[in-house]
Amino acid sequence: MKDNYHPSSIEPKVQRHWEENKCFEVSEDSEKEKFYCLAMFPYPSGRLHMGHVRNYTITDVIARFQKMQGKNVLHPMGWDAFGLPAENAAIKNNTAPAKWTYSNTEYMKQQLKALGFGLDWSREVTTCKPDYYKWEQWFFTRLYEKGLAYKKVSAVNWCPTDMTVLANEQVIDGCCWRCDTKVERKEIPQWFIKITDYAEELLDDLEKLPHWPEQVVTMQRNWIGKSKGVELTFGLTEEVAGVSSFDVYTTRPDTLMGVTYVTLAGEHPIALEVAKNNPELATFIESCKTQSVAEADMASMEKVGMDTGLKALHPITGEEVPVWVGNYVLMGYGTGAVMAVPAHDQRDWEFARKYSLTITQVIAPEDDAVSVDLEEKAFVDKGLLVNSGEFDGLNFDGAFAAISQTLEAAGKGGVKTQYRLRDWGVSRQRYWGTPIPIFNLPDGGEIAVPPDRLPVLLPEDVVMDGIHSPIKQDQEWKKTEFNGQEVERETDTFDTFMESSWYYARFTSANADAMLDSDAANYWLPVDQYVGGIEHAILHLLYARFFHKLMRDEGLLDSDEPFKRLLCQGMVLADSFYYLKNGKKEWVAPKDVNIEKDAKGKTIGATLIKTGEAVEFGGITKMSKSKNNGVDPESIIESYGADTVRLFTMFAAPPEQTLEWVDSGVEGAFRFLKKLWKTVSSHIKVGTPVALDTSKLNEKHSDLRRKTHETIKKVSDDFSRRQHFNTAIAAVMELLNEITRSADRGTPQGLAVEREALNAATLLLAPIAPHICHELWKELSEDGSDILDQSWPSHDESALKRSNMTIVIQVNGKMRDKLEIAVDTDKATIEKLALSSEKVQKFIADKLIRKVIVVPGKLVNVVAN
RNA sequence: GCCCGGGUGGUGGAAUUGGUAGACACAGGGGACUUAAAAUCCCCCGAUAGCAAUAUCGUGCCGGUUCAAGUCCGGCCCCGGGCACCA
Repeated sequence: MKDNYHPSSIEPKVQRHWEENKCFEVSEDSEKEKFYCLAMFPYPSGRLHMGHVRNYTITDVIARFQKMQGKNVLHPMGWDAFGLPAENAAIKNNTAPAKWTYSNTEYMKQQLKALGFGLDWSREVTTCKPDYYKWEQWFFTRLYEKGLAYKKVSAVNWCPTDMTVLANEQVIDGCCWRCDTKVERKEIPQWFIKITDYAEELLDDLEKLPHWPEQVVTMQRNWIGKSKGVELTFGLTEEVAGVSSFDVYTTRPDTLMGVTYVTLAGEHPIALEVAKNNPELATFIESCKTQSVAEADMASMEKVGMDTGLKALHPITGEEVPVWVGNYVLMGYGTGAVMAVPAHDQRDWEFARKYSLTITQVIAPEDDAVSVDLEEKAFVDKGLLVNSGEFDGLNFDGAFAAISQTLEAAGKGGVKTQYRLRDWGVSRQRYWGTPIPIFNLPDGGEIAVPPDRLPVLLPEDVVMDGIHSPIKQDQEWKKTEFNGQEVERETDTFDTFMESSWYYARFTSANADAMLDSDAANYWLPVDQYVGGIEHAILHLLYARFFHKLMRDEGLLDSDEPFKRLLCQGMVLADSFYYLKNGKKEWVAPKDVNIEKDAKGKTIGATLIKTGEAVEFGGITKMSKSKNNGVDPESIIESYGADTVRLFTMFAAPPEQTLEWVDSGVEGAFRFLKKLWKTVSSHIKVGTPVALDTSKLNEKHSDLRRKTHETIKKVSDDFSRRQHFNTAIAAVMELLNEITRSADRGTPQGLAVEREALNAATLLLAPIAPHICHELWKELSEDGSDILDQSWPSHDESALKRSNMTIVIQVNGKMRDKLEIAVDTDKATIEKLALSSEKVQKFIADKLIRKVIVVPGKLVNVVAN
């Protein structure tokens, strides 16, 4: 064994050993308990970034830990290969999206291997390949047959210059990112999947996910947004567009008597009809179109409106209220009309103040201490009804019941449960995605592409013009026939969330000539541990849960939920620096910056290494190209090895928190591995130890042995229950410190105790730093066994026993003394010892003892005044 | 704007069920070894006062509950994630 640690010579060797022996290729084995460990698969953007490294290190550590628990562990990897960036990169590099994507996957695969991740590459899935998207197309046609997929008109961002649809990301300050033209909202027919049919189940089944982070469950619950309210009908004083009434929905029917106007969406049929003879209104409706379709923009934009001149009839009083059109009401959500109660809704209040509309208070606070000032703001709390005629004095629940009953009796409404969740629009007007498997008929109808005509292949050898989708431009590609009839292929492609909604299931039967092999799927699913970024807390995870239920109902698998346990990892951040050039920030890479510190180690400034020029600190921010503060994993692996990178990423923070990349911290991780290597190599040189005999240990031996078993206990709990790997690593560091401090190599039992400690440290660290531990184990194991085949160590309860313990003595909650006492000391004696402590006496001398609280094994608190 | 998180030394973090605030590291300071440097090893390291023992203060801010609050409750400030076509 070499004296010093050289990762560059051991890591490739160990990786080759794993690859040649197919150590991570697994198959279904009913004899063994399975464990499916999955990381969110990467978008192949070119090179791995630190976020990927962190994500896959976490799953690799968990997968290797579970393998040591004796489980049959599936840990696969693939590529979320369709998406917008490929189109942009292809244009920039004058290539085709497919070519760019495939070369990226190849490069990133080598990077993943260099990091030593134990992945089953025989199951690699690439979503842009026909053998994957064929089944997605097939599945969509099944949904179509079942009536779960349908077409409807829906809004998109439209650039009138480029005559193309833009993604939200491509709209910068309301303008096209290419030509800066003001973007419009345009209604076009698109495909939707009925996720709302599953809203109730998606909500209820959140109960079945006790091992998901509470915050994700809450976010999903709020996103689905089940509400109990009342749908009611307002009549019109005259018939418009063939109707004499319209519906609204409210969750606050108790405020119904405070309605002073109603607001329609610009696209509402009534509004459009009025606009025909009202040019001013038509102009207003037209102006509503030049606004973003993003909800965040909708919520923060200025609310504007215009009176239509129409009057609506209040469903209970019959009173006339004005009908307005507002830019904040959308036709696509709900009924496209809302009732306004400015006294009790802040948005309505602001709107009413702006346009001098009536504000009528109908709710009064139940608590007299609460004051209402409608000159200042709306009163939005629930309370008791006033100015509401027969309903006066009722509280929220009473009013809800009474008003909904009155409406129902009059045939003007009733209680309705509603969801905030909207159906999933899956059409994209872009090229690099799965073609939607539909034949459009000349007369306007459509036919789902039959199974024998699947897949609808996406041509890969294309030229991008920078604006339009090549398949939309290619008249030949569109043309085809069906049953002797000329039809057109659909040129829209699927939302890429479609691919990422079922890849986890495809991994169970990646090479099957069917969407899934049900036996394999039912063996491996659900995923036992899923790990990915918190940014996917709602959309991806909700769509995947939905798809799982759709696949279940198609008879492809048995379970109800795809992911049993979820871990959301935080982002990777780094320092950022810039200097001003012509008033613009020029970001410089942290590695090019020299940081100046004062005598206490506090940062006082920074300069550019090359020129000595002063640079400004731009804060600790997410690693990104724009801030030029990304750290390339590859260069760190070259300098320190994969084990150091893995160790540092797991040590710097618990997985769900943000991680700050600090080069000196990496240095520290490397130092620890060097120290571990040196300790083992010098230990091995002393010779093979005798068998451990616990009856022959002196106090020093027992202390180290206790530390060993305490560490095993703590690390096991950190790995399995807590999933906090940083404290697990800290515990192993403490153990190694203890070994180097107190090892006794001069006696046979001393050496045996040290061997036990080093064996434990190596096994406990094996999931995190697998290469070095592979090598160390070859030396420590005596039989030359592979550490991959080793079981996770278990602690010896008898080794943990102590005869003494320290208890803390407080006076009025402040620590004043510590006592070393025998563990079996009784409560009365502890109390007596505490009170007789000199330091305690000093603080209670002139005081009266009111109470003495004894917490067994921990502390005594003397309450005196 | 709405929903969900977070805020602890010079820095990353620890304190797991309300019970010793700062484990383990990084940075910094001092020392040993060395012709020297690197590497390694040892010691110190929240603030203030003090030679020291020690005392007081201290977990974003304000208030509350409790024998005891980083942890629980109420109100605020700041930072981050998501908001349905970025993935």
